[in-house]
Amino acid sequence: MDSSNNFSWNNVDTSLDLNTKPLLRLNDHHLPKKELPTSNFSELIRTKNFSVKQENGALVEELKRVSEENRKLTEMLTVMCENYNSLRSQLTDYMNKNNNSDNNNKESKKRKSESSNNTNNNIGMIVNNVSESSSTDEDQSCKKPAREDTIKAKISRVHYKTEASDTSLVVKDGYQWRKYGQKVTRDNPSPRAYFKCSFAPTCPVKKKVQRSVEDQSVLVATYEGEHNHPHPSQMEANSGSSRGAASTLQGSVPCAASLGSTGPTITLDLTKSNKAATTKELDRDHDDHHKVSKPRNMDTPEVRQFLVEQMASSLTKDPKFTAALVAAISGRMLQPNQTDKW
DNA sequence: CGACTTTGACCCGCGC
DNA sequence: GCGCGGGTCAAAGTCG
Repeated sequence: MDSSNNFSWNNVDTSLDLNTKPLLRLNDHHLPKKELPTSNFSELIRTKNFSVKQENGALVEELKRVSEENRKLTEMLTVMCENYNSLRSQLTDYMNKNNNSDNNNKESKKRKSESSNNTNNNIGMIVNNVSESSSTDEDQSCKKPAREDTIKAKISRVHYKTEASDTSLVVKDGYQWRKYGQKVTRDNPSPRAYFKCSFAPTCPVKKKVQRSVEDQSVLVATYEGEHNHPHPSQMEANSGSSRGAASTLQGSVPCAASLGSTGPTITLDLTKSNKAATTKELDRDHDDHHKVSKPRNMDTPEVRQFLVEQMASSLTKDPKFTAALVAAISGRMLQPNQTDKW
């Protein structure tokens, strides 16, 4: 991979460092009244007044803190969006460079692949411009190399991180797929699912999805061929659909955030539509070989704005986040004596 | 009822 | 030639 393209999602600090514990620390007045100095009534009144003033001051202070935290969150979201856009532009540049170099080498590589009948399981596959291959992996064609359509096909591999308990082999990448087969292969106990693009009847793109041997929570999707139609969501956007911006983003934004060091981990999944809890991530390990298939226009302010809104919405919709919030608040309200724990 | 998924059967290439 | 393994087909089942 291009050395300039050293951006990695690993480098993105996605820790929101949120304080899921209730923020209020103004609650000394919640302590049992017996702890108050109540030697006489006037003193009690003075104490009460003082306590109310204290509370007001503390409320203002907390409001400031919350506002500040809100501002930080917004900044972080912005930074993440910028990082993502930066990554995208680098990827686009790299792919454009590849286009040129591959065009130059196309003929020779094709010759080589034909002559060697693809004993090399990768070089022979990298015929198309934006293609990518996985260097050492198992399946990829070495056993079945010589079909012309396969040779000409663009191969790309994308790793999707999912929850380990999620047994489905469904990858939400925005395209419409029709499953036409499933096999258990020898080198991987997990079944491999075969999909065809069903968005356009003539679209030749196929996709294989299989869990990684090393990490069962990682789905490895291998795409073959090039879509001969625009991305479905792009078509929606172009047709002026009100959900256009949202759809354009579907399956595009990898994002994960965790709440503080001691808080619950929350995974933001901007790739999922409704139920599929998959967090898509670009695989960064195998020598930067992996790329997403097609760049889309993500740089418009509307899209970025939507990103921010989507992330905020994901936070509030995430049941874990809600549960943590509810637990924190209820714990605070129901157990006033435990304030010192926070 | 149509679209989609499941799954066993079949096809084909490769190695022995 | 035969067996193995990956890929595909297609009938049956499922679901909305």
